[in-house]
Amino acid sequence: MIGDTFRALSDKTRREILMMLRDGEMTAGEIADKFATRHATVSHHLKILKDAKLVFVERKGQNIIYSLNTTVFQDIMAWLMKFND
Amino acid sequence: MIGDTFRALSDKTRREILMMLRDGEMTAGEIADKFATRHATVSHHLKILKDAKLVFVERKGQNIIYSLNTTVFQDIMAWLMKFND
DNA sequence: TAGATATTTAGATTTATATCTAAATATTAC
DNA sequence: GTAATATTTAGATATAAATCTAAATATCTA
Repeated sequence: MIGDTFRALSDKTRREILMMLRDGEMTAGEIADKFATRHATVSHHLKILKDAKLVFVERKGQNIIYSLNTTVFQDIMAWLMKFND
Repeated sequence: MIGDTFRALSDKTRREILMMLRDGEMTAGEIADKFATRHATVSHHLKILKDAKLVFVERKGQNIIYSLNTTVFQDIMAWLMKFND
């Protein structure tokens, strides 16, 4: 749902995570280390990004790797296009 | 702030209001009549859209007229573009 | 100016979100 | 199998958002 996407993007921490992932995939730990909040809190943000399909998730050994899924960005763009007639 | 824009767009009622305004300006009352919630509640949503600069507001006699401001959509598009490389 | 209409604001309540601590799960290495 | 590391989940609490009712403000008309 597009509402979930906008809700996911409304949080600053989550937008920063997405920005980081532009430079390539990262583990949950690497992402969490960039923020002052607890790992559990960042994990919660990652779940919201995952549910909104804004990121791909994959386990690699002990780590869980996050990477960008850009297809949803295109869905939003399509929605926004409706307004720039 | 882009976060305010995304937060404004995360609500279904507010997205529906914006959709309606694509067909032309409307008074607060006309907008509110389209929803099952109270006028006061819709007024609250209109304030959020106004604060996020997604709509223009102007009084015309007894009525207050809302219309789309598409410039902010372009700001979001620019932000999203960062992800489609 | 008084009454009617249109809209917003204030204050209360309910629901959702962000964060924390503690515990659970999964994987690796010994 | 036990310990160590990485990550998530569960449960609690605090903050924010959506909604309602009631009251306030602004404009128009008689």
